[in-house]
This record gives sequence, structure tokens and C-alpha cells, in this order.
Amino acid sequence: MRSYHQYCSIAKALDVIGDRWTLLVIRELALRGACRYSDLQDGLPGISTNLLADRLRELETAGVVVKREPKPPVATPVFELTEHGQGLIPVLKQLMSWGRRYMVTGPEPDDQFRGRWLIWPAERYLTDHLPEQPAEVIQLRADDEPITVEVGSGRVSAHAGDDIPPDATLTGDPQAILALLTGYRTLDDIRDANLRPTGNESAIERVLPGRTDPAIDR
Amino acid sequence: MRSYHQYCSIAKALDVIGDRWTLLVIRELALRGACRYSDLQDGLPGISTNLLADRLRELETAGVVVKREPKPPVATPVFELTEHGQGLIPVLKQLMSWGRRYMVTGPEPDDQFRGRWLIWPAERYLTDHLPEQPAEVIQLRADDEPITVEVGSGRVSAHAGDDIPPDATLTGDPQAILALLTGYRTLDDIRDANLRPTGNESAIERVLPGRTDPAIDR
DNA sequence: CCGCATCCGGGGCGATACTG
DNA sequence: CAGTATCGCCCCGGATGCGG
Repeated sequence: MRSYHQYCSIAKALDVIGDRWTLLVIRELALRGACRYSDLQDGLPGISTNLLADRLRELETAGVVVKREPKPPVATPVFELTEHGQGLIPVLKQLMSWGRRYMVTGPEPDDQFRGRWLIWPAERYLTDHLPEQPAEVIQLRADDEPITVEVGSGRVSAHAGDDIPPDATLTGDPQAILALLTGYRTLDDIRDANLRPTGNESAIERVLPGRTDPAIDR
Repeated sequence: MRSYHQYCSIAKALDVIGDRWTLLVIRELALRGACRYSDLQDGLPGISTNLLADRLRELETAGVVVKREPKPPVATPVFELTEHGQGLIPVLKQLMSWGRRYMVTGPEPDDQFRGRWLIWPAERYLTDHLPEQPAEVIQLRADDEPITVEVGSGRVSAHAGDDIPPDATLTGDPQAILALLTGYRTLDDIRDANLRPTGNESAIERVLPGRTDPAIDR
């Protein structure tokens, strides 16, 4: 990228990650951890293959990404954020919070979606309101890639996959699940419309932001 | 800007502020408050005039900026961040923290600098280590635009201008002042080389990050 | 002088095709 | 699977014009 030629920390950061697609590549690497080129392509619908290759090369040069070639027999190279690259996660999460308002109107007709994009919103907007209770697991199903949300000890964490049997599941379209996570709608609001809860619903109520929950716009 | 067409909060945010120069325009508006077109041009060395007009128009459409036309007699329109636009300040500050490492090697030969770019670094890296002491004022002079740093009650705040008579002043080139603010160098390290302190130096020592100060890489 | 609008040249970007 | 190659196009950058 062409440099801004400004001796300012923000401008220098943008010299590295200000190009088109660059921050989304980093988002995908942050959400997936080490992964292959084709995994990134799947998580970045709309990117052209040469652009992805370009960005990965630039980010590697900048020390944000490492490309690791596995042992000779088989397998393909994997890409991963360096420690320096992981320092961008707070930036991405702040951007996520700021962009929330653009999600409430629902997706545009041709918007793409991936289930793992719910991971950070879940961790950001859900709260364990019953920290004394035993831990519980909720599964989110907005596309074919389920997200597992673990709740307990006052903490909420989420990851992709269905490796833990859930106490409750939440199936629905992305905007319905997001409206629930962010407190725009209640479970009863959209239960029959676009959202189907199964299992122990109290596990879901346990984490939903309440009307007085001040977390949303912090 | 061309949309990413992804139903993801980060992608939607980048649809609004992902264009080249856009975040720097917002940086300048955040540092200056309401200001004129020509003020922005001065604070954004390198931007072309049509780009600045484009960005301001786009940001106004997006509800990030308001253009306010003053009373008929004289004066020119001023631009200002909306409340929604001010929500980007945490994003900018996170980017600043992440970009710090690109500042330590000093500016490139043709890098531009403006004194007000020290405001957020001062607030970010300085700490009032003597909160019980009476308040003091330090003035930073890295170019012709002095920065006033107020210290007291455990807080540090900075703004452009010389409206408060300082207890101490710190004059030097930008990288010397930044190295001091971020704890890379000590006052004695660079006193004679590129830095000239005047007045009550204890006011400066009061706020400098110590070796054990954990604030730097948070 | 301030606040833009207009006019190009060049390069980043996007879509497709192709290869080891 | 993991990229490279090619080719328009449009965004960006720099210069200039111009009305209030």
C-alpha cells in the first residue's frame, strides 16, 4: 500500500492494515487460528484469489502473519497470526461494536454469512447472570456451521464446532439470532417467527442481555 | 465504497470507514472538534482536495459527520463528528496502540508531522504517579503547535494550544518526545541530544512511564 | 482566500482462466 | 489445493479551474 507519510501511529498502522480486504483477512485468521488458504477463501466470500494471495504475502512481510509449511509427506501450508498480528484483535472487536447498528436492519439481499461471525458478538453481548450456577452450553445454528457457547463462573466464551453436547440450542436466521444476542429482541418476540429454541431454555435466558444491561453501547 | 456484502459487523463497519483516508479524516475531526475544510487539509498532509471533499460527503451521508453552516454574515462551514462518529475514537486509539512499534525507528525522511498527533499518545502512555500532589501543567513543543498536558488527581489529559502557563516545557523533535512518552528513553538519555526540558523537571518525571509501568503494551 | 468541481494518468482491485 | 496470469475498470492522486 502507498504510505500516508505521516509520523503518526494511526497512519503507520493504516500503512500496514489499511488496504481493502486486509482487516477481514485478519478477522478470519483470528477466528480460525491456523488454517489453509481455502479455509480463508471460504470465510472471505467475495475476495478474489489473487487479492487473498497478495494480502497474505504483504501481511507476512509486515510480520502480522506467518505461513507455516508442514512436513514434506503431505498436507498443505497453513497461515496463522503472529503475536503482533493478534494485537489487532482489540481493534477488530472495537470495530465490531461500532458496526453493530448496521446489523439491526438485517442483511442485504446478497449479503453472505458465516456462522463463526457470531463468535465475537456472543462473547461481547452475552453475560452470565447466574455465575453461581453450574456451567451450561448453548449451541447457535444460523448456518451449517454450529457455534458452541459455554457459560459459567460469570464468563461467556464461544467457539466454532459442536464438540460439546449442548443444554440448549438456538436455530434461526442470522439477524434473528443477532437481534437476540444484542438485546434488540427477546426470546418471546421472535420465537415462532425466525427462531427455534430447543432443550433447556433457561440456559438461554441466563445469558441474554436484560433491558437494564448497560453492556450494549459500551 | 464498494460493499463487502458480508453480514458481519466488522465488514459493515469497513463498508463505511474502510476507504483510503477515511479514518485519518476522522482522526483529525476527533482531535480538532468542529473545524473548517482548510483546517482538515492542514492536518491531513498529502490528501488531495477532491478526496477530502468526497470523504466528507460520504461521511455526512453515513451519519458520521455533520456539516454545519454558520449564520449568514460571514464565516465558513465547519465539520464535526456526530455522536455516532465519536464512537470511532476507541477504534482509533486501539489502532494507535497497535501502531506504536512503527514509530520507534523514527520518521521516514519525507514523513509529515503535526503537534496535535501527540495528544492521544500523551494521554495513553503518561500516568500521574503522584495523585496527591497539586495539579501541574507540561507543555510539549515538537513543532510550531504546542500541546498542553494537564496532570493531577491521578489523571492526565492533553489538548492543543498554550492557553495554560506550564510548570515545565519539553522541546524536541517528534521521535524524541514520543520515545520519552512511551518509555523507550529516559529524560537523561536524550536530554542534550534532541530534547530540551525547561522549568520544573519534576513535573515531567511525575508522569513518565517507569520501567515497571505495565501500561505500555496493554 | 476558501471550498469545492472537473479533468485526466496510473495503479489497485475484481473476475475469470489457467497451472503445478 | 494453492496459488499465478491476464485483463478491464474504477478508485485514487495530482493539477487546475472557478464561483462566492
